[in-house]
Amino acid sequence: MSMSSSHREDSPCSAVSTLQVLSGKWKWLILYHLFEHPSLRFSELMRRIPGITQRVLTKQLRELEEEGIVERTVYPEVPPRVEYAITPYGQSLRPILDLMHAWGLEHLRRKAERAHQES
Amino acid sequence: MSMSSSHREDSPCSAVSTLQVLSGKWKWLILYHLFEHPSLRFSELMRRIPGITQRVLTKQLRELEEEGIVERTVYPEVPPRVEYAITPYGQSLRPILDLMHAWGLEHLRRKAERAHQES
DNA sequence: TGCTTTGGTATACTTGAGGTAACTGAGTTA
DNA sequence: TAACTCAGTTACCTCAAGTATACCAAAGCA
Repeated sequence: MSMSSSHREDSPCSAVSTLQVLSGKWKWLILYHLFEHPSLRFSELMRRIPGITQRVLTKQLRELEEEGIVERTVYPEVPPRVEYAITPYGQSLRPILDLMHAWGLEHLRRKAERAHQES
Repeated sequence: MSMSSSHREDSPCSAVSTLQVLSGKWKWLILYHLFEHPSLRFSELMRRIPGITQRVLTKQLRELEEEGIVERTVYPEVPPRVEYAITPYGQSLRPILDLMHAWGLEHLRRKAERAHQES
């Protein structure tokens, strides 16, 4: 559990594998919404993520599914119903998202401050 | 400090701004090395990051500098010496990198396990 | 005299993630 | 009989990110 020392030995940087798994313009945003709601339909995700297209949403969800981060459930109805949910494994990403969220807020605040001082 | 509740109000997801700042194939890897060493020269970074080219390393460093994450110091010598170091502000990214590192390790372990079961 | 080192810049090329738009199919509704 | 719904698929296009290569200046070395 002693991270600060063991951290640097497993070369070169496993964080990169995290970023590879989560690489994709919308993946963190998708996770963000799935963390809030136990499950969401495809169309609900579309509505909550303005700007994303069907093609891309499908692709990112499939990739997240393949990594075991998101679970896809198809209900054989008409019209079709498909629900997406975070897996327990995907839940383990939450602390990272929380930290990034906090850092992002602070960063935006800082930038606003700098812009304010220039005027 | 109560994150879990306040977290979801500042729409839509500030974590995205974090990822924008750190977008770039090599930035986290650059930070990784700068966290280990108080300062590194340009050529030392090149050597530690196999595969990166001069042009790209320059660009990523400039962007990190512009965001106040990395500090650039030029020594007017010949041959030129330029050193890069993490700023105190950049240090605040370390907890994120550490979490990502831990998650990445676990993810790789998981993948190896899955591959093993298939054989 | 020419070769090497450092920390770049300039120019041209490549690639793939993401965007656009149209289409599908089964059943319910108007 | 047409229109609408949902959850996609297919074919095509764009453009920023990254790559490859050549070039630079000044000093030191051989």
